[in-house]
Amino acid sequence: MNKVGIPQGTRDFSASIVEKRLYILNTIRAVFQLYGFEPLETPAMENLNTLIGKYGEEGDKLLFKILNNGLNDPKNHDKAKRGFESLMEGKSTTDLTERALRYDLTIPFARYVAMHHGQLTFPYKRYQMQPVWRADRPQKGRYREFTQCDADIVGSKSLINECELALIYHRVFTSLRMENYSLQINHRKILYALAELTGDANKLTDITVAIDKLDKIGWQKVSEELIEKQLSSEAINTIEKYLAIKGSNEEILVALKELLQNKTEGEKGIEDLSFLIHNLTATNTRIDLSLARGLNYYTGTIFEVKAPQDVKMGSIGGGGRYDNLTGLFGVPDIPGVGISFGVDRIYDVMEELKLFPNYLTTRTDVLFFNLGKEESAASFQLMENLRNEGISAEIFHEAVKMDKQFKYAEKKQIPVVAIIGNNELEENRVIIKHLATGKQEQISTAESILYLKTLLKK
RNA sequence: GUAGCCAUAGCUCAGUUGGUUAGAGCAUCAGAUUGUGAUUCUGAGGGUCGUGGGUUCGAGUCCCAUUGGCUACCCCA
Repeated sequence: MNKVGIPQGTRDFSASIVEKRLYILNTIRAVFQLYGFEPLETPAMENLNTLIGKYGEEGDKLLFKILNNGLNDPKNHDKAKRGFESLMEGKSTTDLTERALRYDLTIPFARYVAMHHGQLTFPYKRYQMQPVWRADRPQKGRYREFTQCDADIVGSKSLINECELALIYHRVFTSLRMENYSLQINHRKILYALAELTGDANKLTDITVAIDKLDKIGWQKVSEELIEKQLSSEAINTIEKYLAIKGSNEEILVALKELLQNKTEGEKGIEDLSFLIHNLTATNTRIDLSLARGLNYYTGTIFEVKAPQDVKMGSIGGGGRYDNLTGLFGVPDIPGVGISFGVDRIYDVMEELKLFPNYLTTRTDVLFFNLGKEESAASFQLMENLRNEGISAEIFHEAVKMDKQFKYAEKKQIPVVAIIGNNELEENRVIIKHLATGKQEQISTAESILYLKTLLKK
């Protein structure tokens, strides 16, 4: 019936939604700045070569690729045909597409740092809040266009950075009144040590992908998946022992030390986590050994934020440490660590938990009734004076009966109407009516500004 | 990429084993009311039932295809 539409998984945001989203974004931005991060924006599209191969095989499929221009030009025909053929063979090619929409903010950031490392002051702390695109099938909490807010620190290996980022999470979520979020942490080196312990270190990815699903599908299914990936039964036993470790953060570390003894990588990971939990006691940080995160570029601490338990929503934020992200772009030895907020999921969670304050709607303060030419001329003058004082005002667009003008004010939730008719015009006065109470008062235009300021508490 | 559910007025939906001219609430517009609304009353407009095909004397209803939406898997914020 309706032929116009928008692409699958994208959304229009009407006024009230924009206001709520801005509330989240402004909260996050303020906290980022409070912790000394500076802003960065990068283009919506990147060269395909910048993005391809950075998110694993699955990620490559989810990139939105942009068709090259000018493929119909005769001189490009050969190239286009070649490109199409390699596409049909499942190979990625720049013959047809050499650009793609960004998939996250981390890789474009690494690209930026690689390009500008000469000019940057290290450690470089940047935040970035922009949309990203993924050609995923939409469902609850999953969109094809969504906004991420990232904060990263590059050029430093210090664990202080991890602490700061965890504190940022804590401050943002408590500001948003989502105090019972949980921040789960783990360490890639621990996962690596585990893989080593099973005797099959190159199965690291298979192991992490499987155990990451533990709280979703349970050990039974996880072990089935491991069997499928051809892990030995001893290896699976070891993993079961690892996942069985429970208790307080302290207890987990003690048990881990025992399990992973003599694995130097593992010891480093345990040491790091130990430092973090001792410095983050005031936050909701919990060690979760099943946390793995799919992205391969993480090398140290990994983070994931879960929404309060009574909400069915995946992670609403995540991040981790990467030792060599810019190495992908030819600039080695710039370690970094970063976190991300999933604004759209945070929005959905807050909507479900009714956490948005009700003062968010921005509306006009005063509606002037339009009762004729000369009358509205007087209104115009007064309106400008009000606006100079920070009181927002508008006048009804035509002189129709008051009934209509009242209804407009109601619908737009304008709290006060100002009426200047014949009588008022002659006496240089105005009627100020407060709609909620129905009270009205006729006062001089000169006094009306102060009167309105009090009425509107401005 | 795979699977399940859904599609009727601007919105939320009803619509009997297939049977006359497809309904309700809300919203919109007009009037009762030429300077006072939110709470009243009266009236009006608005649908080729997502699209295309089939079965049937007859399809909103049954069958097939297709498009779109939602949900789940894979993966992920």
